[in-house]
Amino acid sequence: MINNIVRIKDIAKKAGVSTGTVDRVIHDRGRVSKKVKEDVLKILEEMNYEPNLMARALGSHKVYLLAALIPNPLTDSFWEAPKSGIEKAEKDLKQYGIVVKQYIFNPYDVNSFIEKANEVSEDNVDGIILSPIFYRQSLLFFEKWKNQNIPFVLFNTQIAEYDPLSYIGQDSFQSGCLAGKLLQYGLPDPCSVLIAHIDEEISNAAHLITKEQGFRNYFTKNKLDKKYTILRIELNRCTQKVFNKRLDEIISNTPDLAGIFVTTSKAHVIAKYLEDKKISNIKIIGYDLISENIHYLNNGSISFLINQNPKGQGFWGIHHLADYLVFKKKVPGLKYLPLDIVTKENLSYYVEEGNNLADLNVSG
Amino acid sequence: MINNIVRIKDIAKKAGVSTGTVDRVIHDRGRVSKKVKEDVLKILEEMNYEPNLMARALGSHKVYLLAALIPNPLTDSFWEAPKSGIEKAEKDLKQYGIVVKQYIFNPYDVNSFIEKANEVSEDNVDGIILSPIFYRQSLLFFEKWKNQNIPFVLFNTQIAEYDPLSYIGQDSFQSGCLAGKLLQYGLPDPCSVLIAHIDEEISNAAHLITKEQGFRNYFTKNKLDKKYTILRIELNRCTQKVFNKRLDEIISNTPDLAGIFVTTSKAHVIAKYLEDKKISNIKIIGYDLISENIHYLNNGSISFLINQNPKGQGFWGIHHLADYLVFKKKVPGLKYLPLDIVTKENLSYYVEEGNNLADLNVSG
DNA sequence: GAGGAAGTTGTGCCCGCACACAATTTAGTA
DNA sequence: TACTAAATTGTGTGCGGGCACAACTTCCTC
Repeated sequence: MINNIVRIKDIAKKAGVSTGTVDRVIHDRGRVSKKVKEDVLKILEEMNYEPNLMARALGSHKVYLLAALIPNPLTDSFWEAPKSGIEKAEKDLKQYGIVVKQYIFNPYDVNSFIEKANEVSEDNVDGIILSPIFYRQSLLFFEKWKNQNIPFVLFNTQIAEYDPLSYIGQDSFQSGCLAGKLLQYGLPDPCSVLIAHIDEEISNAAHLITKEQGFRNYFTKNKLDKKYTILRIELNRCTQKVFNKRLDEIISNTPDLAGIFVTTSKAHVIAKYLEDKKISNIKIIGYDLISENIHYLNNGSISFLINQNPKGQGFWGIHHLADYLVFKKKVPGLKYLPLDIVTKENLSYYVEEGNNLADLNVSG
Repeated sequence: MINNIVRIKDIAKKAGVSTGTVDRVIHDRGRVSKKVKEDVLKILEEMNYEPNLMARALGSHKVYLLAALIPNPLTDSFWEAPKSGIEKAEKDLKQYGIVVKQYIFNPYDVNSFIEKANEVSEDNVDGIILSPIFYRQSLLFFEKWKNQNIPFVLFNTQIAEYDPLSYIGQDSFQSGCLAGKLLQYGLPDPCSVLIAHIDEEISNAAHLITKEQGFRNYFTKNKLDKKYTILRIELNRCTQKVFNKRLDEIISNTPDLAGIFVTTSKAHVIAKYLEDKKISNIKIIGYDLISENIHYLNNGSISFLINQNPKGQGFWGIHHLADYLVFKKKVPGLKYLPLDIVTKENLSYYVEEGNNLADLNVSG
């Protein structure tokens, strides 16, 4: 009770028992008579005891091995950010006994995912973070981990079944609305806008649809659907040739096309196309601060990028696992990260190396 | 060295001395022979020893009393946010012995500031955080604190003299550029835009000028200065009547006025004016997520608000002091917080109560 | 009523570090 | 050489909590 901090010792003294007994009550380890337990519990409540996390961590050198089952950043640079967020969190939590082992799979190869997920299951880890980009295969492992009683956290891709410890990511619908706002705000006059789904991972389908719905919702809700024509195109996994051809069609058929909303991180592909064709009067909104996109953001081809804070996703995922395992705190089942609007003029705050480690949110 | 963590004991063993000696070297407490000191220092380096902060904090009961010298939030709700950021940080750091005492002054009364600052000086605190909104008076105290060897951190308002431990705030120039971008992006056609300085604190003058420069810079740099006419108005500390009259003039003299950039948190005053006059074709960009502004952001009168992350300023200020005093870490002398672009569609991530505590950045 | 099992409760040590104090070595002087 | 002061180095304790183990109570059984 020195300095207003209540210790186990203080509780013990007040309850007229030993610290060991209080300890047993706190951890519900049994071997305490019902009456004493109730008393202690009451006093614990009254004095609102908060364990000293430092002392707790100091005493036990239990090592918590966490598995990070993530796609290979070399195949898609988007995955660099979650990886570095995970590494940042690992560094933070190292002194609490957190060790993270990475299991990198090829996002274009289901078998690679299965193989790595199997490794995870065998390695007897204490917790798992993953982006379940393969829906059906993920479910099998969720079942397994649930039975093994291993907590797992999802990021970037949400799968509600087999309730994970938590999901960390963005609200796709809302991000679609936001994209609608940003595009429409820059296009006050009646015109056509295009929703472009450009992806190499089939698994994102649901995401992209939700974004599209949010986007359309913005226009209908604000009674703008008569002023603007909304077109859509899917350019998933197609060759450069097909890609160009299909865009050529759209462009020539839609003389009043003034804006394109790219629902994935591939806005740079559209930007490049427009640049090659010397078209400069079409605005682009896209996602993700990958270097290709940043290039076109800086030269003005892309107006805004919505940042999904992928680094934060990895960072928070690990933190949630640590909160659950080490600190026995309650973990929010759902954490939507802010939808950051990034443009050339505020880009540096979101990417600046060395400091972007600092651009993660602190959990309350 | 268990689990890759190097302890003093490991260093001692390797150096063939006792832990006490290593401890003396680490803290440079003297009473160690030159040769041994060098040896230990080298081994410390080699094994790159990192002290266990928890164990360190656990042992010493030292209480660090920090002073928060901040304006009264009741006079201007902008100051609520830094205050709550400070309180959040205090809560986080309580277990490391950090206690924050608040000294609330009236931002419209220099004497109130001086009085409170004097109290701070007398209370023998270990560190100070303040927003030095009174330039000249602040300097006197900086001098004093410097002599007393009390570290102080500035937020929101930057004063470079007497180098503080650190400054935390935003880059005013850059935020002006950003405002320029946001306004111009929504106004593709030639028109007039107005820079409005509306303030009740004289002390902000430098800030506002810098913002204006940034704003103008956006237009000149992008060669848009022929397309747009930029007007300016100062409406500092004027009555409602004068306010209306001066705006009436501008509006009637400038039929093509299409956008207003309010350099302070008073965008809501303009929004209200336009609403009263039933003018709906003028876009507004402003600062700060105070409730009055949020109201007009939600009803569409204000297009965007730039968030200076005032909560983060308080939060980081205290954290910097703790890093310096408790953890003996190096503290960056300058920390610009991100310029968040906030609109109706992503507002919730930046204000949502209970969660906005989570919207602070984590220091690397 | 002795003996023992089961149910309770208390004690002591460790975690890594800081710091006070004890112990040892070295240097200096008579 | 003997003895002391100074310089250097080692040891022990406590911080708050976790956990193993010791110690103490009950309560039952023969």
